[in-house]
Amino acid sequence: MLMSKFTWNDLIQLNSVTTSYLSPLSCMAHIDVNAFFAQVEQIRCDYTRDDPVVCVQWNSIIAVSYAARKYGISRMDTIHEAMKKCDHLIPIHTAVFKKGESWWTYYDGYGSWMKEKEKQLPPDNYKVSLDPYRRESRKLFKIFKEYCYSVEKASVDEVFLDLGRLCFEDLMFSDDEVFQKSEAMQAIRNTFINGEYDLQTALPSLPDELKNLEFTGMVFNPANRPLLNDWDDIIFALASRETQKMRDVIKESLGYTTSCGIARTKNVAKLGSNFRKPDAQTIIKNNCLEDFLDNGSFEITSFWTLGGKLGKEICQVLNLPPKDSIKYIRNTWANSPKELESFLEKQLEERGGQFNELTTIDSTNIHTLAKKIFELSRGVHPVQLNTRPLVKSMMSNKNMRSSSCKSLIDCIDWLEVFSGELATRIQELEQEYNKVIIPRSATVLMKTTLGETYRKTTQLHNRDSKLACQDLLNATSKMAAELDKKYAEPNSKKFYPLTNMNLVISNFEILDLKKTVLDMFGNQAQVYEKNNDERNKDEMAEEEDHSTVIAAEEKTEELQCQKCDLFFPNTKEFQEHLDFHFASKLSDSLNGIGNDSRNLSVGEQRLLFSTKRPSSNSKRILSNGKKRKTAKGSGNILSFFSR
DNA sequence: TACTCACAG
DNA sequence: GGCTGTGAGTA
Repeated sequence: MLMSKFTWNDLIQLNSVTTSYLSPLSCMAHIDVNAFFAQVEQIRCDYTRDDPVVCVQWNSIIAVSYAARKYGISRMDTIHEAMKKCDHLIPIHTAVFKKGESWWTYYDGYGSWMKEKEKQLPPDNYKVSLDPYRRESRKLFKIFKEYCYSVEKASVDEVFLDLGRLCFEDLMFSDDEVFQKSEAMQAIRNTFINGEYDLQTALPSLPDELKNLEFTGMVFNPANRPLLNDWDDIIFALASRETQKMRDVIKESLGYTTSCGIARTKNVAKLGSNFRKPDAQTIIKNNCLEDFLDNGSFEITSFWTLGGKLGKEICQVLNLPPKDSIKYIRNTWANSPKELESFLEKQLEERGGQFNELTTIDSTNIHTLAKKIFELSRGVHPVQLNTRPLVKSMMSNKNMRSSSCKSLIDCIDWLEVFSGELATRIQELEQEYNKVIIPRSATVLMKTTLGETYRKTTQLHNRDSKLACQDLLNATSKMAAELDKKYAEPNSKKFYPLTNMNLVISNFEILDLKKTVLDMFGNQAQVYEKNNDERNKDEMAEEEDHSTVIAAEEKTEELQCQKCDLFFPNTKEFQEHLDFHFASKLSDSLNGIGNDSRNLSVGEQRLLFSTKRPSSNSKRILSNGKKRKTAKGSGNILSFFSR
């Protein structure tokens, strides 16, 4: 009997938030918003996608809408060049702070392209604000979080999604007809639910009925390879539907078009999202991986983190050809990363322990590097999603024109802007995540015309544990005055005018705004709780949500595990219990992966198998529940409390 | 901790 | 090219 390439373990590992990226069935997506800043302005100002909008900062264009690209306009053009290419161009300037003011505004109708002198926005007296884009970014991120268990915010306009768990659930629980009608699929589902699988055993081969499943978006397949051949293809097809759903919601609710790439790894997914734009998604199946990497538009330096000096150095050291470097790597070191590593070692030896110009590659990192290059060239370099902490530092910066900053008074005017910007950014973060965020240090930096930099750091002590713009201004003005006194007064000619000035706040203390049940009814004061570990904020918010959700949900559901006849009061605990079965299975028969979860505390198990359930899918598992009573409308309360 | 460099969008 | 951000390495 024909079997799949994949084992039960590969499949079930998809469901683990912490190790899904290591499964050969893993499935990642990268989504980025096309010409983000331009789209934000297009939507804000009520233009359509066909209007040639560009987003402008001083004289340069920082984002070109796809409508404007049709005229051959690129980011390199100045605004005046662009207007020559398209006479009905719609330039929109970013929001700005005015020197001496602590808030930003849009000055629509103002900009360097305006003839009237009073409608200019001279960089001397204004500072660009990117706040509007951060706000929109947060809205986007929120939507992704609603639909997907595991989301990494890669930048203001892009995210990575680990779709493993979502696809796993689709496979096991979705009502899709293709699955419902397939007896073979039902058998697999039952095997799973009843825990009658052996992790080391190969999955059955793909039932013929499933070969009707359709992808959404473009499958990269110039070589016409079989579309649905094994379970990885099924996972990718499901993934393509999931990302399409999210992208549709974003397009309909916020108005943004996005591009998406789906592949086994983050690295390839990212190349994929960039492959077809705008408003498109590209699926790079495992059996088309090398076709994709070799299609002519990529080199080894196309991969993330290899775009700079490190990539150049790798090209030199490995003697890579200028074209088809990825294929060359695959063919030259065909069998193992070890071969590549020995080659690097030899090269290193020949050059006396150090490569030419840079010192980035040395004996301490060639092992890791060799493995990485080997895997990247095959499109299988596994990288986990990175859940970033809420904030590490925050900077407000201004490059000065000659006349912008000639005295201490000017410095303080700019500090007003910086303080205002940072204070509102902190405030917005606080509101969004229900936290109190207190920066404990602030650094003021000044750069003189001669290129010297002077800085001063101070500890912040806020009496009411809230960062007010005024507090920050007070603290930083003091520092500015000290710097002025120390460096400007003795030899004033060399100090002013400044060429750059910035303010950085860091060392954040993050307090939870713990809501008790009572306080939800408005009867009890809010309580701050100190959070002194490194857990990131998403995780925290999640836990909070759960506690309220469970409380309301508890009486409404009853689920039974077929395996041990236990009943469970809610979906969360039921899922947790199923997770427990996986964990046991894992530890029984696996060497290396996973701990013995039976000995783990609930909290530790949760780390292994997150039980977070995106709201849009929250009832899905019930569609397959064996025993369940009808929910008795606690929905209103629920939706009121959760966020 | 403070500072610089590399890399990215 | 201007601007904002993170992570690695170094002292």
